[in-house]
Amino acid sequence: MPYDPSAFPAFAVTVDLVVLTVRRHSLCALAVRRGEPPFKGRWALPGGFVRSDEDLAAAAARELAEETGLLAHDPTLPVPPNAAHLEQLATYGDPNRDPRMRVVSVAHLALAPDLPAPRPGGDAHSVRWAPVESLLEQDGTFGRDSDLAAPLAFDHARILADGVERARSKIEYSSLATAFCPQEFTVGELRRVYEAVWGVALDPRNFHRKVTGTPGFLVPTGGTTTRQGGRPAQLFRAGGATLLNPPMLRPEV
Amino acid sequence: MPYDPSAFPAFAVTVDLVVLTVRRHSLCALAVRRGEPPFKGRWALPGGFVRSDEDLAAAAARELAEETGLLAHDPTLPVPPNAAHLEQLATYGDPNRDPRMRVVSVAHLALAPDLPAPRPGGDAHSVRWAPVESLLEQDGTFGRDSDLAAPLAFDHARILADGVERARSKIEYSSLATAFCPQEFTVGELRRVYEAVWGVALDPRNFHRKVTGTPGFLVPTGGTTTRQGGRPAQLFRAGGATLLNPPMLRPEV
DNA sequence: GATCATAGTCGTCTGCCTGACGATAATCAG
DNA sequence: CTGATTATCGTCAGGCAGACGACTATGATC
Repeated sequence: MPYDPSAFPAFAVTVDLVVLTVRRHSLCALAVRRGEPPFKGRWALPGGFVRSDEDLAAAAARELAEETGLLAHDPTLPVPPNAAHLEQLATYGDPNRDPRMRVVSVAHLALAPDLPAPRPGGDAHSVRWAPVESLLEQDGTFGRDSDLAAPLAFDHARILADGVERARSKIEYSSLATAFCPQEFTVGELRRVYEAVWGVALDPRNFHRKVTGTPGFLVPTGGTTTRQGGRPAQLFRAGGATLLNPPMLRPEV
Repeated sequence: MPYDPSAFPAFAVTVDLVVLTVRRHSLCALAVRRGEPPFKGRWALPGGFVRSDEDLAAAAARELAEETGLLAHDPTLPVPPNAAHLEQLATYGDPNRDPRMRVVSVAHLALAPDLPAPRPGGDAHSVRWAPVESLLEQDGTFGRDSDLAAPLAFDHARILADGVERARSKIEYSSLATAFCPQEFTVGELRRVYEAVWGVALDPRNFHRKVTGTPGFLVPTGGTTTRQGGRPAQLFRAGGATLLNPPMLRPEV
C-alpha cells in the first residue's frame, strides 16, 4: 500500500552510545573526536545513522562493535569473552539539537570491562577513554589536557549524564556491576567497581558479607588470585541472578 | 549548510502513549480504536506523528491533551488540577513494526487520576479505558466483550507491557503513586492505588505507618472525608519528596 | 437507639538486615 | 623477620518490615 511521504515529516534517526568502563579506579566513557563540522575537533559520543532495514538495538550493537570490538551480550546465550552489556537509554529529539537537520537520536548504554587495548578501533587521536567527570566539566578551566576542556558536541553531555545516572542507579538493584568486571573477578575488584561508579568508599567487610550472601549473585570458580596484592582472594563468576533483593545500598551523600 | 537528504534513510517518527489510571480497583489503560488500515477496527495506544518543529515531550503532551484533556505536569510549577505525570518510556523501531513504512515510535508513559469523564476526547466507540490485563490477553478466548479480545495493533502490547512494568517498579521507590490520586486523597485511597497497580493486598496498618512515617511523602490538609465509608479519614496532598528512601516493598509473588 | 459492618489509626513484638568495627589470615616487599 | 596490604570472619546495636491485636469513628440495619 503506497503512502504519501509528504504526509509526515522526515527525520534522520541515529544511535549514540554511552560506553562506560572502570579504569584505574575511575569511571570512564568512550569519546570520539569529530572530524567534520558541526563541532569539528570537539569530542562526542560514538554513534551513527540507523540503516533503513536495521533494528535500533542492532544499530547500537553494530556501532559498539565498530568502535570497540565488543559484542553486545544477548542474555539468552552464554557470555562470550568480550561481551558488553547493552541497553536502550533514552531518545533525544529536540528540533535544534543538530544544526544540519532534524535528527532523533536513540541513545544506548553499554557497560564493558576494562579493555586491554586502550585505543580500540580507529586511529590514535580520534578515540579515547576519558573520566566522566572531565567530560562533564562545562567550564574550560583546565590546565594541561585542554583539548578535553570543551564541552561535548551536540547534547552529548546531557546524554552522558543520563547514562551515568542510569548506571549508578542500576547497579543498586541489579547484578549489572559484574558487566564492568572480567569473566573471573574477586570480591575486592567488584567492590572497586561500585566505589568507582558511585564515587564513594565502601566497607570491605560489609560489602563482602553482602555480595557473598546474596544467592545467585556470585558463583565461586575455585581459583584464587593475588593480582591485587595482599592475601589471595577467591575468584568468582557472575551468577544467574539479575535482580538483587534486597538491593545494594548506596551510602548517603 | 545544505545536506543531501539521500545521505541517510528517512524515518517517520511518532509518539505513542501508555496512559494509565486506576478505576474501580483495577489498573486501566487508554485505548483507541483504529479507524483506518492497517489494523482497522483493532484497539491501539493513542499516538501520532511528531511535527517537524516539535520536541518529543511536546508531541507527547499534545497527544495527551488531545485524547484526554490532561495537561502534562511540569515539575517546576504547582500541580494544576487536571495534571498528569508524563515521562518518556522507550523507543521502538523494528523495521517491520509498521507495514506501511519505516516508523520509529517514542513511547511515553502518562499516569493520571481517575477521570470524571469516562469518554474524554473523541466519540463513544473510539476511546475507552480498559483493564490492562484484558488488553494484554493474547488468546482470543473471550466471552462477551469480544471486541477487546484481539491483541493490540502493531507492537502496542509490548509497549503497554513495558509501560505497566515501569509504573509498577517506579511506585516502589518514588512518590509517583500520588499521580493516580486526586489532589486530596486519603491513605486508604493511596493504598488501593498500590494494590491495583501491583495486584496484591497490602496490610492497611503497616502501609499507614510507612507512608505517614516517610518525611515529605504526604502533607495533611486538615480535612477529613468519609467517601469510602467507615471512620472518617484524614486528607493529604502529595508532599515535595519524589524519591522514597527506604522504598515501598512490593510483596513477593 | 442498639447493633453491626466498614474503614481508619495506634501499638507491640519479632526477625532480618545494615553499619560500625574488632580480629584473624595469607600473601609480598624490604 | 617485620610491616604493609588485602581478604575474610565475627560481633553487636539500631532500624525497619511483617504479623497482628486493639481501639475509634462513621453509616447501615433492625
